[in-house]
Amino acid sequence: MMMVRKSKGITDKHIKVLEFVNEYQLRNGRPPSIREIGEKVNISSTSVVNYYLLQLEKMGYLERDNRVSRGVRLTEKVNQIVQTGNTLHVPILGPIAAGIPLPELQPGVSYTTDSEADAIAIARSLLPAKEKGDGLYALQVQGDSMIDAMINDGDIVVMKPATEARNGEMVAVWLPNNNEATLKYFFKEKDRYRLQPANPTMKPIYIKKTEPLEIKGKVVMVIRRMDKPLAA
Amino acid sequence: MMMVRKSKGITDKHIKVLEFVNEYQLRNGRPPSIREIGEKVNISSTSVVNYYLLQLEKMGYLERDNRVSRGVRLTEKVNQIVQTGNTLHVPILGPIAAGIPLPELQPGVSYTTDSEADAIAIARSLLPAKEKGDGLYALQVQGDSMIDAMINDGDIVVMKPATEARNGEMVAVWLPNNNEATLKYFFKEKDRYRLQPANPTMKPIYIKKTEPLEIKGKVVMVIRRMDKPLAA
DNA sequence: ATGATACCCGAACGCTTGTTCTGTGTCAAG
DNA sequence: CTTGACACAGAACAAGCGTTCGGGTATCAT
Repeated sequence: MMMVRKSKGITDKHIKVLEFVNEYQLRNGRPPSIREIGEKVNISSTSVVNYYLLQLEKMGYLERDNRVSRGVRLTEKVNQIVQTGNTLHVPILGPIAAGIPLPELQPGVSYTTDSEADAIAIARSLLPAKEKGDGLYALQVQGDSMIDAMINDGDIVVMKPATEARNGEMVAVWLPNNNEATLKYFFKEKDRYRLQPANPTMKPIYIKKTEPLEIKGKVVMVIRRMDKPLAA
Repeated sequence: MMMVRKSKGITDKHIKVLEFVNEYQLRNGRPPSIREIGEKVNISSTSVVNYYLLQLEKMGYLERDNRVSRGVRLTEKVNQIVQTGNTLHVPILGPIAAGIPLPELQPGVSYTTDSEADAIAIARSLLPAKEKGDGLYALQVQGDSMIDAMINDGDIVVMKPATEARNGEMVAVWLPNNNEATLKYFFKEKDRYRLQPANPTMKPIYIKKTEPLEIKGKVVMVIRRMDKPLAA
């Protein structure tokens, strides 16, 4: 019986509305009408849909153009709740360098960057195959410590959370014994792991299976922007 | 007097319509109404707008949902005429490797890939600063010849057409004397050019100003997708 | 009990919008 | 000159759509 009172904030219904608007927009290239929203969110009256839209507008999740058909527009803020558009917003969680530990991320909640400032947009079609993009995150490389992975200072590494890897996948690993983070191709051999640099002219390093090795994620993509000219 | 007869194909008016629909969609997140189109394209009758929309639909530039307000949707094909959306479609013109010459591109026409198959989508916000993205093109690296630029086999290099460069910019150059294409940071010195590899552990090569050196473009971005695992 | 608040319905009104029909002028081919 | 394709205007109609208003039912603090 009793519906749980959600006091102020956002309710399931609000999210349902946002999700549907987003989904409809994605599929049809235009926002839904009020009646279309009501139908899918199970609200039989247009006034109630309007009621929710007003609230969502006040909360900043959408903008409306008055007395214009389909005048609903999701704002950036919605990306904190559902992913919108053809572009994926991947949060940049922090730097990555040899000497500093890789960021831990709690399994469930991963997106929701407080400010959308530290995120990059990636076209969905640019992602490998059917990478749904859930939980992807990005790190910005600091310093030259990843040159053996053909990755430069300033490059952005897009990662997928993982604690295991298959042979040949590039992973971010933390080596507690060396106190070092590194990006390498991962191979499991007889009694050791082989960590192969992307640069074919460089030699692999070997880790015995008895030694600790923590896989923190798989590398999905590397992006290098040539914003500013090289100094020297 | 006489309007030039455009026989079959697309007329200026058609393009005006497509451009406006695209622009409106970009700005408002929804397609324009028929009357809004007419207003901006200088057509005073809704039936005439409808007339053009029918033609554009037949030509495959847009799809319509009948008796649905703002039921106009631009198709991929429109990207051959105007760039749409938050994503930029950059055509992949071909491979790049040390031994093969860089593709020549005629100044005006650069986009319009016949099939949209060989193009990648890049979020506009991912591009450096106010790079408008006009005339950008991409090349796919073949082989290991660009490792000194920290660029791998299979990487995608996004380029901007250019024949000159400022110091510190990474450019694609063709060295006729060596019959070689290469990606290097460009520096003009007293009586020579210094071509500096991105990999800081590698040494530059020098080209006397008397020797030929053709700058083919500036490197805007490098993208590496980790689609499939490494074989070895 | 009482009022406040949140959530919801249905209907009516009027503007917005897509659709359709009739008509006009131009231009090229027959 | 006639014919027909083409580009366009204008008006009228019906359906789509946002807005508004009057009413209803729970839940909760007072």
